[in-house]
Amino acid sequence: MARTLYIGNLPWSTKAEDLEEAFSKYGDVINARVISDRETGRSRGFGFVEVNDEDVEKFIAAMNGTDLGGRVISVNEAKARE
DNA sequence: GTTGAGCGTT
Repeated sequence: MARTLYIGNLPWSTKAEDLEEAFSKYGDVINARVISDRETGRSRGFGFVEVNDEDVEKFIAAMNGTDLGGRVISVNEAKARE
């Protein structure tokens, strides 16, 4: 029912709510998360956005290579973490 | 007060 998108090349200042806001313009965002370093708490510059299965390709086409927070981001389907 | 390829926590 839901797939996870990998968002790379994010600015250090990007937060989870920034991802959610940006992706919400093109569809429903189930969950958004930015990965930060556990030791330092600083952003690692990439994150994950959980969206509906039917919207995955639409999100990639709409958001991949676009500008977010001053950087051109890369959007791909994330690997399964299991 | 930094950095820049890569795939994350409950």
